Formats: sequence, C-alpha cells, structure tokens
Amino acid sequence: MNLPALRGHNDALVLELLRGAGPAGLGRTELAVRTGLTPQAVSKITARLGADGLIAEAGRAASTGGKPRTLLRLVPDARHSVGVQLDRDELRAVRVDLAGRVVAESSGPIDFAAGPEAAVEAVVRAVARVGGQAGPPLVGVGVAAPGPLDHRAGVMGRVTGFPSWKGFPLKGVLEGRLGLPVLLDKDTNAGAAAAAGAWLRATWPEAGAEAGVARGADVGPGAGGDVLAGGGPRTCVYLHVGTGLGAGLWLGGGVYRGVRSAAGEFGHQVLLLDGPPCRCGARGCVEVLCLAAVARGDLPEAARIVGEAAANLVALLDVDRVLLGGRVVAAAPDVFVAGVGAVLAARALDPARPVVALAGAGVAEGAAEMALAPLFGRVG
Amino acid sequence: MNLPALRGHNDALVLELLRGAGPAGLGRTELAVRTGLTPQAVSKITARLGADGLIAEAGRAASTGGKPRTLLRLVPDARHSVGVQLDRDELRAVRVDLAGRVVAESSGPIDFAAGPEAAVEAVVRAVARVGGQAGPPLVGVGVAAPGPLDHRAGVMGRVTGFPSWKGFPLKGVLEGRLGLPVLLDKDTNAGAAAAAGAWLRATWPEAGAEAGVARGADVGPGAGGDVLAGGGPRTCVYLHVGTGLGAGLWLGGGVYRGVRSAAGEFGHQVLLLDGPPCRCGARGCVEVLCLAAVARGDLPEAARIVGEAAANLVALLDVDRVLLGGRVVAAAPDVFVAGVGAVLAARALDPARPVVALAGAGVAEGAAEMALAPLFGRVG
DNA sequence: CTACTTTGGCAACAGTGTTGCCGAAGTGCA
DNA sequence: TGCACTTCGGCAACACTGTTGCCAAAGTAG
Repeated sequence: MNLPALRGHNDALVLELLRGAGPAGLGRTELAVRTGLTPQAVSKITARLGADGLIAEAGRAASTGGKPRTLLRLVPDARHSVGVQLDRDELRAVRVDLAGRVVAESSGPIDFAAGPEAAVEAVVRAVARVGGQAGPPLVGVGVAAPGPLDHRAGVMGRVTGFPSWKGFPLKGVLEGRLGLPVLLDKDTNAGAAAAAGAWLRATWPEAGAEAGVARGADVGPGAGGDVLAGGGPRTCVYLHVGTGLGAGLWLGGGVYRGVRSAAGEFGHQVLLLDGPPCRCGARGCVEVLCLAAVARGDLPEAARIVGEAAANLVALLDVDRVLLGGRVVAAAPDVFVAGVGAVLAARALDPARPVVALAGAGVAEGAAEMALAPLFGRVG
Repeated sequence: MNLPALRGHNDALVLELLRGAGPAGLGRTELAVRTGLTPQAVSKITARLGADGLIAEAGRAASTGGKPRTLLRLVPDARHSVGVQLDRDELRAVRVDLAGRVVAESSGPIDFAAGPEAAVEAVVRAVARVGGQAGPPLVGVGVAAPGPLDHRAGVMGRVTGFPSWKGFPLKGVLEGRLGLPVLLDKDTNAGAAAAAGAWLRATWPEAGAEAGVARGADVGPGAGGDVLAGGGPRTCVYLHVGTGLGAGLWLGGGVYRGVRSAAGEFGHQVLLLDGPPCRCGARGCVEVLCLAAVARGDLPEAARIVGEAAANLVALLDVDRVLLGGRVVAAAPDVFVAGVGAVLAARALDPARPVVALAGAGVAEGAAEMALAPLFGRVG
C-alpha cells in the first residue's frame, strides 16, 4: 500500500464512521478515538473531506466540561450512485444518496430473451432516467443480475433458458457506454448488501425529511456507528425464494462470493438425505422440497423447510440476521417470517438467536449500496 | 491506519510473497510488480527486512537480457512460533519455523478434568520443552482447544463434561506466564489453518534439508506465491470427525470465526429432515447420522453422510479444498477420502470439483501457523 | 568492442501522520 | 464577577513514508 492508498483508506474510515453516525454527526475527538488516528490527523482529513463537500459541520454537542465539540456529519447529497436490478422480466433502477436513501427510481418491463445488447440499451436508458438530470456526481452503477456470473471479470454466466447471455461482458460494455465504474453481481448478493445496509440507513431519516435535525443534540459516546464498535460488523444472510432459492452472504463486513463468485448456492443444499430427486441431479435439495410444498399450497411447510436450511446456515456461519425476500415470500410474508423464526428459535444453540425479518430494501437498492461501498472502504 | 501500520503492512506483504516463493526466492522487481509498490520502495523494505535477519539474498536468477536479478528469500530460522493442541486427554506442542515446518515437538497425556490451572502448568512446561532452548525468538504461541470459546477475548466456553473450564481466561493467564503473545482458538479452526498453510509449506523442502538450494535457479514469473496470484487465496474447509463433528472454515485468506467465534458448527447441520433425534435437540443432524453409522461399523455410509454435508458446504461457500481429520477418519482414511470424494464429484455443479484429502498437518501445527500469521499480514 | 537492456542504489522530493505548543470556548467554584 | 480548570482544535516544525530523476553495475546481442 502506498501513500495515496493510505490517504484513501483513512478518508474512507472517517466517512464510514460518519455515515454510521447519521445526521447527528460525530466530533473530531470521537473520530480520532474510533479510527485510532491522532486528533491532528483527523483534523487534516476532515478538512480535506469538507473541502470536497463530502462532510459538513452540524452544530455542536453539549460540553463535557470544556469547549464543546464541533459535530461533523456526512452530506448525503454530495454524491449519488445508481443501482439496477436486471431481472428476467423487469428492470428496476434506483438512485441513492450517500446514506443509501432512494432519491429517484424507475422501473419497467424488459425482455431478457431479447439478448444482452437490448438489455444494455434498457439499462443505459434507465440510468439516464434516474441519474441523468442535474445533480451530484455519480460514483458508480451497480447491476444485479440473476444466475451465475463472474463478479471479478464482470461477465455473465449461463442463465437458465437464456443461452445468448452466457459469456457476455456486461460490466465492460456498460462502463464503455456510461463512462462510470460499473459493478456486476448476483441479485442475491445485492439482496444481502441491501440487508446489511439497512441498519446503516436506519440512522438516517427518510430522504427529504431532514429539516432542522441535530442542532445541539446530546450525542453520547456510544451513539451511532456500530460499524467499528465492539464485535465488528454483523453477519447477515439474505434468502431469496422465487423461481429458485438463493442466498446472499454478508460475512465479515462484505459480501462473500467465494473464489469463483459461486458462493451462495442455497437451493441445492441437501436437507433430506435420499429425498425426492431435484433437477440439479441430487436428491432432497431445499429447492425441490420447498417448491413442492409451495406447489401444493402448504406455505407453512415451505417456511419450515427454508427455516431448517436457514438454521443450518446460522449454525455454520454464526449469523446475526436472516432476511427473507423473493416472490414466494412476498406472497405470504408473515407465514415465512414466523415459520423461519420458529425453526431458528427451536434450533438456536445460543440464547441470542438471530433476527428474522422481511427484506425491507430491494435488490436494486443493494446494487446501489455496493456501488457506494468503495467510498466507505469496503471491498464490496 | 498510520505510518508505522503502513510500514508493517508493506513489510508483511513482502514477507508473505517471499514465503510463498519458497527457498528459490524472488527478485526485487518481481516483488515490486506483485505488491504494486515502486522498485525503490521495495529496495527500502527489503533492506530493512534484511537488517532484521528476516530475509537474505539467495543467488541470482538467469538474465532476461540485462543485469540478472538478485533473488531474495525468507530466512525460516529468523523467528519461530509454538503451537499447542490442548485436547481432552493429550497435549501436543510443536515449534515451527517461518516456513511453517516443524523443528521440535513434544506430546504427552493431560487430564483435562484436573482443571484449567493444571493445564496452564502443562502448557507452560510443553512450551518450555519445545521452545525453551537457545534459538530464534518466538513470535507467539497458538493454543487450540476444544469446544466453544471466545477467540477475541481468549476465554474458554462450556466444554462438555468439564464445567470448571467455563469462563477461564486462558489467553490472558498464559500471556502472563509466558511473556509472549498468545492466541486461543478452536481446534477445528487450527485444523483449517494447518490445511491452508499446507500449500504454502509445500514450496519449502523438509526442515534441515536445504543444503545448497536455489543457486542460480531459473525462476519464471509464475513460480511460487499463489497468494496474490489471480483468484486470490484459496478457500478451504477442514472437517473433523471425532467424538463430535466440527468444521474449520478458511475463507478469503483467513479463518472465518463469525462474530461470536461460534462459526463452524458442522455437526448439527440437519441433513435428514425429521430424522433421528440428536442430543442437540434437533432431528437428523449430521452428527447423529454419522456417529450412528460409525457405531454399527458402516464406515462407507458414515463417509457418504459426511460427504453430503461437505457437498452442502462446498456449494454454499465455493470451496476449493476439503481436508478430513479426526480420530474416526484416521482409523480408516481411505474409506473417508474416497467416500467424501465420490459424493462431491457426484454433486459438483462445476466441473472443477474441489480436492479432497486427508489433513496432512495436525491441529498443533495449525495453531503455530496462526501464531505466525500476523507476521505475514493475515489477521488469523 | 559497442550498443542495448535490466537491475538497483543514491539523493532530492512530495505527502503522510505526529509532536509540541497555544488560543478559543466552554464549566465550576469562590 | 473573576479566576482556575477542562476540552477542543488549529499552527508550525518534525519524522517518516513511498516517489521521482538520475546513474553506475552487470549482463546480452550484434
């Protein structure tokens, strides 16, 4: 690592803390303690970030016996990013601010079978629609797509039923068309990023509802910014139940993809040894069991099956949060949240069992979140 | 991150590359390319490391049309570390060099039931036995222990059958007694570290067999050091089959422990929905199925069960290598390697299915490896 | 023997975070 | 009201990073 990289690293560290702190902001001294840097270094860094418009002063905190600290806060509208969910029949694009809040969105039908070139045009149009107007600069575009793909190279894999997509270098082509950094990832990973981003966004009010916040608010040392607080970033899993089952894994502060971007194959976890055959060739996969239950209308049983598989993940990976999404879940959210929660509670080895919830933010939001990530020092 | 940390980071980067390169060594230019630093910076760093005795010149490579590059290599005996496997009835300690090769070992019985204080004495004696003589300084001691424990705090958890251990701050007590950094981790994680370290050690010959190596060897640009080569570090999983089943996960270049050091709970993955009840309260866990097969002498079936559960892990985490260890496996290694391999081959979604092998190095070696890790920039 | 390529050190440099110092802006007490 | 005390945060000098420009050393190729 060289000096410019060091500078970027520390800038990102400070930005991440300020993002976690929400509109209330944080004092310089507190930033120094949390980053491990000296107060002087923090002053230099914050001056730089302030000159770039990324952060601003946000009043002063209550005094603790001396000069009250000047609070600094992230300026969410200093930069934006765009996230695109490229699904088999729909394309949804959102523009988000630095706090991860949606400031514009657009969606419409798309014909995946028309091939990648047509989809590129649709993505370019969608990005122009949400991001084309005057506004803060875009830091990047995240694209979430179904099926296997190579995140590193940005190349699509074999999407079932759409052979023309295999090998298409979507990231490269879009970067050429948009002139922006583009990030391609699986939709389940974007779901996980959205889920992980949700507890960051939680410290920020809805976009546009910030009038007169945080003037002289009393900010204790523990307020906001769980990111670097004891225990480190949380572990969360996004489970998608739709035409297939997939998982996005948020481990150790970032999306876990595995070496070949193939991680998260949740649907073909065997849950019933020597059970009914699955289209993948194995027997008793979660997918075949769950979709069979859905097909016969037994949603509680489907939820129980997903729950058992989720409990396996929780035990294996020490997961804090399980988020559920996808069309099947959306059709009966309470049944799935309750059903999965019941299994997790029953099988918890630890009394502090993980939180189960419906995925609040969508895949497009997660893609935008991933495009934002480099600014805050996360790899993705 | 501040300047001393930056320096340490870059030192570790260079050391890691040189470790991966083996006795043949690497040229400065190559180090510059791989680290992304300028040749001048590499010269400064290598001069520093040379002055500390950590690296040394190792002859010159063949010329590629100009002045031949001076090769640099790690000096394995510049530092050592000690790894201790603290099991229920045995204590094994090894002293390893910087290449991870065992240079001394010691083992003997221990009575876990005698309580933690007695075990501390036994560990101190064992460390003195392998590490007490004159020799290079020890960088730290890694201790691998069974059962749940808090890696971060270094505190033991509830070991089944030995209540007196719960809450014992083994790391702190040992650091006080030994005056060295001590690292406490689960034995399965140490197994994973040993497995991951094995392909690093593979570039080094056996300890003591280095006479006259690497003089003028022709080192191509791709030789050694897969660590930072395309694709990044491998993912590997260590599966332990003994009185219980456990997994150690090596993901993304380090041991994955989860937020509460609880990751790797492999034994209680449900593999047969509504199967026979397990002592954990669930039904159809891998452990109850596998141990039942072992109890009735059907080792191929036990191997198949472990294989199915391993295939779940491989699909979920995009695993490259599966290493098997533990007493049950050791009793019939071929049966397990073949049985697990067969299931993985059958269920592989990707033609490049993972390698299955018997864990070559033991848990103590892995503990020593983890104690070495900070020197090479890995968190653990 | 000469031209060329490549390695790698020396010296000056730009840019980090750090240290020592001090003014600014509050609180708390006499 | 006045004064001591605490805390925040900027200024200047500093130590230490990696970087740039330059050049000697040591090979190959003709």
